[in-house]
Amino acid sequence: MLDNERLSGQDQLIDRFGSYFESIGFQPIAGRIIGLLSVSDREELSFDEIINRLKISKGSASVVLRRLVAECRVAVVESGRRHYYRLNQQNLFELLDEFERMCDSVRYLLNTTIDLKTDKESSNAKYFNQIINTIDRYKTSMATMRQAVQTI
Amino acid sequence: MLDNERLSGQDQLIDRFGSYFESIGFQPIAGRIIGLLSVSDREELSFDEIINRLKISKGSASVVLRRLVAECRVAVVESGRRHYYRLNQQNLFELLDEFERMCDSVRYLLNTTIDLKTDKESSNAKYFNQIINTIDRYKTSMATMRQAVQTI
DNA sequence: TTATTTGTTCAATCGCGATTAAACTAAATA
DNA sequence: TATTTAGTTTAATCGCGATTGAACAAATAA
Repeated sequence: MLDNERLSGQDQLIDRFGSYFESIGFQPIAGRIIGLLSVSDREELSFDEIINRLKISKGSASVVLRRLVAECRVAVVESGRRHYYRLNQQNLFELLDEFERMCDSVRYLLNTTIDLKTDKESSNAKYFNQIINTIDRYKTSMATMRQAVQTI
Repeated sequence: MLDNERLSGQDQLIDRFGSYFESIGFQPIAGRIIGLLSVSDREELSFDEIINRLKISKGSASVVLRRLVAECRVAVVESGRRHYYRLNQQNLFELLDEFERMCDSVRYLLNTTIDLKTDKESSNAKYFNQIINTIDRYKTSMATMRQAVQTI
């Protein structure tokens, strides 16, 4: 593969990282920064390199990077008067953790809904109970899988 | 439980349904409509009942309901010149389906990223490979669980 | 036919997060 | 000390989706 093919491929990927992270609630620029730190050949990039490659203002880069560092998604290294950034490799199960929290909140919501029903045998009440059962099975299944992965 | 306690409890729940659905990309009003159809005692509500209880304009109700019907989240029954709406009970695995689609897209993104790396042994490349493995195990685990639920 | 009810359409507005530009601070260099 | 470099702060703007209001269409009732 030619080098310029790789570079333009990287640019496309950066945008797709951006779209993905935007879809899960990140600022567009935050997603593209994570994308850049993920795809670039060097894994540690300076503030300047980031704003130049992504064509973003110093202001937004500063704000967004501070937030990404606070959220432990990006690590920063200070060297001289420059800051260098790299992807923070988080817990492998981060994606699943997030999803399980969501399942928990849905489960609680449905449970509370059923509690408030006068007719616990109504069609919706039964449907919600089925969902709750499925969530419980899912969580059992996940606990097993996590153990399996961790004990390898 | 007193009836007015139940009604104000329902109102709170409606807002929490709203927040949840908003967090996964729905319009605020769409989430509250789904909430209302989920918590209300009668499971079939007219256009009028919806806009009155949620205090929203006819315009937004009309647009949002059309969309919810198109997405098969809500079913509509026409009776005389009135429209009645009810929650559409979807596939039990809807939540998981959505999540698995997300896993697939992450997996593809990471795979493509690794393909473009010059150094496949770089720290990030290795990390991405681990995530891909975890996703694969997750999917296997899910397939098993789905079968278990379905054969009951 | 005329009046009323039910819901739709669409232009206008509202609100709000994302982004930038430019002034500013702090640190290093000359 | 003066100057340059690196990054921060913040006021202003931009863009865009959500929501409303009011005119409009369609169907029923009188």
